[in-house]
Amino acid sequence: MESLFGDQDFFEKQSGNNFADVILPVPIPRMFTYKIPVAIRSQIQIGARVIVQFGKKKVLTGIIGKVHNKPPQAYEAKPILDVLDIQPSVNPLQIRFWVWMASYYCCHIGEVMHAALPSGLRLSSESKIQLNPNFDREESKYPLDFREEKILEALEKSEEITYEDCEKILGVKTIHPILKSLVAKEAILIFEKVQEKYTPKVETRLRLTKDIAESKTALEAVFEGIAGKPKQESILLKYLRDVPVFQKPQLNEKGVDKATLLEEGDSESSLKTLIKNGIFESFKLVVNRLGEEEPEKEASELSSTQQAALEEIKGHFESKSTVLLHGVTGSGKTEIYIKLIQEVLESGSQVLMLLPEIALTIQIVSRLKKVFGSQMGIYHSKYSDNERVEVWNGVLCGRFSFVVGVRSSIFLPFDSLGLIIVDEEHEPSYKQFDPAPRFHARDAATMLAYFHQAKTLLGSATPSFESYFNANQGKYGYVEINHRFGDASMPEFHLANLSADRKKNLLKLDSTRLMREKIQAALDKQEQVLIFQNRRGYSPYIQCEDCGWTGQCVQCDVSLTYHQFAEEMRCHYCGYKEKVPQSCPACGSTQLTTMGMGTERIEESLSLLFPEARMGRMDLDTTRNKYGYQRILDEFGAGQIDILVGTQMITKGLDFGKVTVVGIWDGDRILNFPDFRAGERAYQQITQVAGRAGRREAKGQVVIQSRDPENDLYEKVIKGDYFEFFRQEMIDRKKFYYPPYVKLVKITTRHSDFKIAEKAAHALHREMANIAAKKIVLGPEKGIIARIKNQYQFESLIKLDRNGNSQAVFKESLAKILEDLQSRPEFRSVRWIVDVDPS
DNA sequence: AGCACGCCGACT
DNA sequence: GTCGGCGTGCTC
Repeated sequence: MESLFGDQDFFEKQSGNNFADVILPVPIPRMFTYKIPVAIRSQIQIGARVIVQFGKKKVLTGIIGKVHNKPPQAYEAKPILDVLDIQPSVNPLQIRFWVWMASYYCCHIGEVMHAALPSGLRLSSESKIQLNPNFDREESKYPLDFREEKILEALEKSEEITYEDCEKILGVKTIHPILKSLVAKEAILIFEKVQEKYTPKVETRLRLTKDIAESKTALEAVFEGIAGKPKQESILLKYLRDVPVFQKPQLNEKGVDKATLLEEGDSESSLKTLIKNGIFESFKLVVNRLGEEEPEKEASELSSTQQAALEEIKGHFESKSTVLLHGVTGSGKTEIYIKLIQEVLESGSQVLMLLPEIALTIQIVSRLKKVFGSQMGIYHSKYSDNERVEVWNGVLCGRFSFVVGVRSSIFLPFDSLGLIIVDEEHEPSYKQFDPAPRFHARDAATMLAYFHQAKTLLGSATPSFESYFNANQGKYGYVEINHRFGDASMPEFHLANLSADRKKNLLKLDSTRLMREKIQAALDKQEQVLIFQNRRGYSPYIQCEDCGWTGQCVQCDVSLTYHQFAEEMRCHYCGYKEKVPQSCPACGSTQLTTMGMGTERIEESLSLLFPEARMGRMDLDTTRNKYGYQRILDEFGAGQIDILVGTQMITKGLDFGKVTVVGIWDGDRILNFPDFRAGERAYQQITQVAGRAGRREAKGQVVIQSRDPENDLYEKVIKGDYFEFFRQEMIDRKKFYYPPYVKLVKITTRHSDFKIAEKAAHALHREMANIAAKKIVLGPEKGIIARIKNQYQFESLIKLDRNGNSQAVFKESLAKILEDLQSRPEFRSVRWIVDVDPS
């Protein structure tokens, strides 16, 4: 693989170079060398988008990664067909970042490009069909069959048609042979048409014609002219209400969007008449999809605690590039961020702020928008491709100097970052696990900051062990705030004993007496309740009471999850679904019951226990569409929901003073997860959920239901002594070689044949054991799920020394090993998936 | 990843 | 006989 990293001539503008190494969005571990035609040599720059032919017919958009003068030995390089950018879409810093990411996360640079570049910036190529100009129907020596005739007829009508058109014309799916035969008969030509995918948004706008807008008498005359035509009159009046043409003539210049002007009841024909009579004129305007908003510039004052924390952070930045801000929920971290962002922006640098996906739709964004207005870009995962391109270009041209976004916003084309903030840095959703690159946005962000010589601020109420460890080691600066803002008090914890209540027969629909009492008390005072249930490994399923049958996925070794609202059983791994059967497929019994306790079941139980309460539910099912999440939040905020049941999502961004009780339905479920991070996650989750209780005047109550209330993790959470918890957990982490003491690399071996998968996994194990380094190789073991999508899988775990250099050496050897194994005929169709720092 | 080429089953 | 299934090999 051609290495760009550390290559000295990399940034230099090259003049006499004949070849370019192009990054293409394909999962092949190398760049591709193309010839630079003399005609476009002056336009070739690192990071520019180019069009190249790849394979026999494919035309792809690539990025220039490197230019040089070494002709490839083994093949003839194809020419670059075109350069798309005058100013490169990608800057050299980004390419360094891509190269780093590919090597650190053991993936191909093309995969990084695929993740980084919005697909709207890639051109799409579509095969088009055209009549061959040299073809003469009469003189053709070859007879045409009726299908071929039909295609030619269509081509005589319109100049070019697509494959899809052909399929429609003939009503057949397989048109390729027909077209092939037509090409052979020299009747048609097939060519690739390349099109830019991004289309700017164009609005049709209307304004008064100049003569009328500039003269009151002209306008009066118009009114007289349309007297007795109420529809035209109403449109004109509405326009004048929105646009004071005489006070602010420049507003008439901009006009009004047609859709806004024509509301319900207004007829388009009246408007047409107005245009025809020269009163209105219509014109097209390119607008941006993201909307404009001017900042309100509220001057927010920091409390003395916040001010002190800010000074401390800045102090650490003098000597350290990364600072961990450990501030309890409600300590006002956002205000500190805002001050810091303002300062960096004023110094002329750019700022990136990362948020976990589910936190992005909420208050914090509108809060920031109010302060930063149109210089702030938002990069959301639910954005359409056109919207992504607009944010990308906004950063590129300097319109956005500050971006708030999800993990993929680390790929935006910043050229002078001064600060990256990673809020809720402990959130596991910062790690991407499928597809490659399987990067962690927090870790990648610190690397990105390093390339920019920028600072990184990690914020959390419950830091990840990795970050906390780094802070303890003095690698990161550490700033702690342990007061809630405005003296809101910390919540009061209660442990409700499930086993004891069951013995005493106090358990009703899986709720303890204490839980019911606390909920009832809140309802009596018209306060709100949040109930949390962990989703991971805790989904409801259908079981036969007579024979114990459960629905299994046909492609994966897992039980199907029951989804009540659709009466379906679904596989969470491959998406397979089937209707719930009427009777047991194994024994015919009709006694099928729901097992497990999903949010749906809890909601149902609670509405039986508290029939007068208004219930709401927030989970994947209810928030699947773009606005579902916001709608539930709005309803809850407006007090239209008394009890909200939900998964992880409810721990984010709910800041409503009326929540006084938070219930954790099954605390044990959070604790007993078979993972070395279980304790850490449990502490984080419980603390985060509890933080939603009583954020204003009333003291919050947190009820945790558990079969094992004696477990000392609860005690630690309740005490809130993070350091002590950390210290004890770390003893085990050290003893059993787990992060942050070591680095983990997980390799999954997959094949549809169990035997081959097993053999391949063992072969890999042997090879890895052979390479000398300070490391431990575990496995291979059958995956926790032995089969996914009909692929059997084995997992190996490698524990590496924290030392960065030996890691890099290992990863390089690993790449060689995998390439070698892959080339053996027996393992040709085996898939290997490398996950660095798995979550 | 696509996409072509190539060699075996079920249909007009 | 053909259509069309997906194994496997290649992409500068």
